[in-house]
This record gives sequence, C-alpha cells and structure tokens, in this order.
Amino acid sequence: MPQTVPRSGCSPPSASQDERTVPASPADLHHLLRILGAASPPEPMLHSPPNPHAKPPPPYPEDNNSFLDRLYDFDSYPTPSPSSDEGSIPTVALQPPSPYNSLQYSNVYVKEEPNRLSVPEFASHYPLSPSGSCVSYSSHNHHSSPVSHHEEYIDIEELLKENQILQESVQQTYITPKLEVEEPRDHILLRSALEDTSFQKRLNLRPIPLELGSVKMEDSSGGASGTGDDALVAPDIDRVLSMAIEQSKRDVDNTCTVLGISPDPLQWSTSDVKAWVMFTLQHFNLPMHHKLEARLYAQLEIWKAARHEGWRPTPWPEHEQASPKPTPAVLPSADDMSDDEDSETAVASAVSAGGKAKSGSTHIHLWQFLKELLASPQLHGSAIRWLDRSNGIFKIEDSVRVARLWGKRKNRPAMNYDKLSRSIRQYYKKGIMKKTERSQRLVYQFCHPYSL
DNA sequence: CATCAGGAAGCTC
DNA sequence: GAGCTTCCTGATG
Repeated sequence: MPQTVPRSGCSPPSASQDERTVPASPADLHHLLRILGAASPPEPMLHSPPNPHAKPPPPYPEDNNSFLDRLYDFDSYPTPSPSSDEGSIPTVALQPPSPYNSLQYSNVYVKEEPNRLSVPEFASHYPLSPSGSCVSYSSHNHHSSPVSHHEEYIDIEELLKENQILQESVQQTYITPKLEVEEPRDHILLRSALEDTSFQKRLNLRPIPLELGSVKMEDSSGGASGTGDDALVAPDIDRVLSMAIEQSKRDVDNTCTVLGISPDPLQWSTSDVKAWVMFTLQHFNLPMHHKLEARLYAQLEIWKAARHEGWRPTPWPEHEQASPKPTPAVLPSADDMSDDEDSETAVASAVSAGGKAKSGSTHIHLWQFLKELLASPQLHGSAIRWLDRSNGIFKIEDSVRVARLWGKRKNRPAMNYDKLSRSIRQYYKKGIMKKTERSQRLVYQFCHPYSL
C-alpha cells in the first residue's frame, strides 16, 4: 500500500537496527510480547490521526483474559504434588510469560535444595483443533493440554558462571550506552510478575524474595547457612527472562508453523495476515467485527514499516540467514563516499542486500525518508542526527544536503530546504511531527508512534 | 541571511 | 483525495 500512512496505533518496538541486535535483550521481551499481541492491544489507527495526548497503551491487555490474570491464575495451574523426596519442602512455580500457550504452562520449580534447581523442560503444545483452526481460549482450560514434566537439574554455580559470561559477552558485543540508559524500564512486566509473591501466600508457600535480578532462597533448615542473611543466591533473574524469551520465540515459530505462515510478517500474504488476525482475535476473545480486524491489519502494516526502517523484531535464528541485515560494519563510512549520490546508492543497495529493499523508491514519505537517513548515522550523521532518540527528537545539521538527498529521492532537482521544511510543517497538522517544546532551529520531533 | 510559519494553488499518483 | 511541491508573504533571531 504505497500511499498509505499509518496514522496511529500501537507502534513497533523502538530502536534502530544498529542500536539493538542483542538477542534476548530486555527490549526483546517487549518486542515479543507485542508481536504476540499480549503487550498492547490494537488501537484505532486507520484514518484517524494519532492523538498525541492519548495515554500510552497498557503493557498488557486489560480484558478478562489479560496476560497477568492468566499469569496469576494459579488455581488453574497444575500444582506439583509433593513427592517422597520433596517431603514438605515448599515448591514454588514461576511462570514464564508465554501468551500464546496459555493452555499449558510449564513450570519452573525452585526447590530448596543446595545449589540445585529443578527446571522442567518447556513444553510447546498448541491449542489448535485437529483441523488447524483455532479453538477458543480461556483462562480456565489450562488443564486441558498435556504438560511435560520432564525435569532436569541445573547446577546453580554453573548457571551463575554461564550467566556472567553471557552478560559480559553481550555487554562487550552489543550493548551501547543508549541501551544501558533504557535498561531500567525493561523487564518491568516480567519483573513485577516475579516479584509479586501474593500467589505464594495464597498457596501457603514460602516466599522467595527477589532482589534486583537475583533470587534469594532462604534456608529452611536454619542450619549451616544460618539465618538467611547469607542466603544462597540463585540464578540471575535474567536467566529466567531469557528462558521466557526463548519460550516465546518457540511459541511464535510453532504458532506460525501451525498456521502455515512465515514467522516473518514481511513475508505474509493477505491470507497469512488474515490467519494471524483470526488467531489473535480468538486468542484474546476479541469481538469479531470488521473494524477491529482492520485495526489489527493496520498494526501489522506499522510493524512492516518499522522493519523497513531498520527495526527488526527479535531475530528468528533460521531467518537471520535468509535475510541478512546490513550491519554498520559492512556499510561504507561517510568518509568513503565521494558524494551524496554514492552514499544514497550505498544505502539503497545495503538495504537491498537485506532483501527488504524499499529504499530508492520514490514512493516514500518524507518522514520515512528522514528516519531512513537517521538510521544510517555512519553515512548521514553529519547531515541529520538524533538528539534524543527515545523521544524522536532529531536535528538537521546540513539542511542543504538533506534537501538535496530528498530531491534526489523524489526526482525533484529543484528541491531545497525551504520546500522540504514546508513539507515537514505540513506534518504538524497531521500529528506526524512537531517542533520541540523549546523551539530550536532545525530541530524537529517525531510524534508518537512515528518516533518509534 | 537563514530559518520559521502558514496560506494557496498546482502536480502526481 | 493524499501527499507533497511550489510560490508566496511576513516574522524572527
């Protein structure tokens, strides 16, 4: 839909591709939740300008089937029965967020056994009828699906070592200072779920205090380890998050397999989208009417648009190879470019190399083009750059060059900054862009959700 | 002087 | 009709 602009709605996860390629990062959890439809319900978006004053979507559905409701629906969880070797040792079930497999929650049992955790293998069964059509979801039919209780033991010390190595590796390889700044607001949903011990009290279970990413387990014997001040530190909570994320990835893949569609929304046909829409509507017991379906479809279009701008959802291992994305390492630097035309060509070819080429098309909106330039700081950082990426604030450093690039893209050799800025000002009324609160020359701000 | 703001008309798809 | 593009006048720093 070349002339269609997403006007509003739940936006794709933020951050340009060069900012975040961290597998299983905190932001990925949000991405996955959004992809799965659990993190944000569809908002009105077709033909209705975004309301900049509208409050952001809730982090989870606010209906009766909300993610957290299901997360805490322990009455319907298969409660592990005490076995002979467990005795009266309290066992607590931690539930990884897996919105798509609401029928079968496989549990993580944290036992008070020195240095050992019992972690059942995550099951991935899909609540679909034999014919392949979706069945109705409800929070009370969790028992209907078989749950694998295959367990394996993990050495806590080994886990901690692995986790430390993993964290160091990720930080050295991927994490940028910006990502670190955004870190605190990640994990909020899962962290709050894990830190809420009300369910433990309901089940007369011993609470497991969670402290800033680590799980402390109290010593039930009061023996060697003493009073709990020197409590044993269990695996970092990020380990649990990673497991949840991995499970979500499997859920997406399996769901798409069952639906017979690609896990990559960009490759979906109309019928694929329809299958996904029907599945999602039924999954959340959403009313089946035309407008809502259109909204879901529009939301999907926003995802696609985001991917064209460089954003990608959590990489699917088997699809990363099929559609490699351009990385900063393979892009020539601005210094390598003799002129703007070369750099423009380079951007287009780089994106083309990713298999999702839309760069180079004259059917592009100005705001998309600007974000395209902003997504290539190596090439265009001297012409346009982010001042505040999270708030969508950017500055045009070289108005002449930006206008020239825009003119080349649109085959408008007479383009200049005066005309370009006129187009930007047209965006004010449309709610796509605005001047920053403290108006500065050549500084503009994308409105939500265009800033994402 | 460059930029900003916005009206108005025209063009392209 | 949407999304610019072009031209314009006037204001601002």
